[in-house]
Amino acid sequence: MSDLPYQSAHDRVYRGLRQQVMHGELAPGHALTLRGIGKSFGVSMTPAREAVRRLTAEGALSMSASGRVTTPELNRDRIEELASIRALLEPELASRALRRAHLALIDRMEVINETNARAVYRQEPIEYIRTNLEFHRTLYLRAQSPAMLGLLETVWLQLGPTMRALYTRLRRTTAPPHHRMILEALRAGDDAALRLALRMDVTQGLRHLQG
Amino acid sequence: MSDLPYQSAHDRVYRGLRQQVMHGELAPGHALTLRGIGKSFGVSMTPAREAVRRLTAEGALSMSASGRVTTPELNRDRIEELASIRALLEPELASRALRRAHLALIDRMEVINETNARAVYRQEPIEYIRTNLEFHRTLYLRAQSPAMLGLLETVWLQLGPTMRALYTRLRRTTAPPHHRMILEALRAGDDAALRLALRMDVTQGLRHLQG
DNA sequence: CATGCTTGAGTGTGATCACAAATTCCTCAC
DNA sequence: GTGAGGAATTTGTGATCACACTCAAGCATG
Repeated sequence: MSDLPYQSAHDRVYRGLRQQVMHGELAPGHALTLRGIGKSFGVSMTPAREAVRRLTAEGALSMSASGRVTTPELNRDRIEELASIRALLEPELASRALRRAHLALIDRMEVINETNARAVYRQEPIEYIRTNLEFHRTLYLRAQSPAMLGLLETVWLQLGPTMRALYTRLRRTTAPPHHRMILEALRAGDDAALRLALRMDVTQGLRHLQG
Repeated sequence: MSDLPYQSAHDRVYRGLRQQVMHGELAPGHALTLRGIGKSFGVSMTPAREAVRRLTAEGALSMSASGRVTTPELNRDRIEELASIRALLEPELASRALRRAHLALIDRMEVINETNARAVYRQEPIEYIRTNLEFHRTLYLRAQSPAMLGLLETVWLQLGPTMRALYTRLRRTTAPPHHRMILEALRAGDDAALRLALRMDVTQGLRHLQG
């Protein structure tokens, strides 16, 4: 008997799709079908439909009036709104994590940040997005605020395909400059500096997008 | 042919359940069954299941390991966290709505507030919750920030059953005191006062809960 | 050559069913 | 009266199916 946590078919499909969307593996506007999803996960339409409904509710996918499922194509206003939500939630989460952030955590974030920098150098957008989110999530998990982190993750989900499009478009060659600021503020225990660093980190990536 | 907006079976069930939860029509811990939901909405299990999955993802319902569906029973920590999320989002939404809040809007809010006060006087918790949320939503709709309002509504959803329990328990007899402050700040165009009024309004209801 | 229509494949929706797991309820022993 | 054990009912899960609708290609018509 296996000790692996059992997960239902619906859950496997949900998690799989969710990761693909959040990590930017799917371009904006990418079309999906229930039968196709079912086939690729080895399940019938029923669990595929449930996973899609759930992801649609979270804004990770969008449905046309006829029920066709695609990855969302966000307009400029929506992107800016989502960015400002990040700018609201992430400094708060970081601040809550600050008092609990001991050295081992900061070291782990440092390692993740190096992997992230490597992904930038190698021009691997998916890996870049993945490690960038992991850098942030590692910190926020310490905030002990599951509801707030949950909300933030749905924001990340909605931005997934757009981030992929942005990062493949502008082919950046330098690592996120504010990660160092975040790490230093954490080491110094400086709440104000930490909040500022996060607001800047969150805002800067989306600053040079054209309408 | 009818011009009424067609809504799928899944959508009718989702909206119906969502309203019941958000307005506090269901006590915390209330159990639901897919077949029961289906019967009460006149549909089969399939759309009922999709609606439940979606509401579960939004935190409006919780599922046991065996798949049993109940209304969530929040502990004190979770309630406080959700309240602090409200305290973060609602002043921001109000502030964004401020510049667009013309007199007709404030008058509408005034009317809603009177209905709300009547519900307090008559000791009708569901009607109280409903009109209270309507008061806030009427304002926030003017913020033109659909994503942020969407996040906030999932927070309201999660708090629905708890609010019902709180308001039936403490049988309040006075209308929410800060609604007047909100209206006055709107009339004065005073951003700082508006933000403060909202933070207080959001926090006060949940202040005297015992662990 | 352009335009409108038809046809066909493809797609989402909702109902139903078989099955396994869980829960409930009753019975019986102590 | 009380608790344990087992049977019967209830419940969620996932597969399958019929159906209606959508969309695009191809044809015929102007």
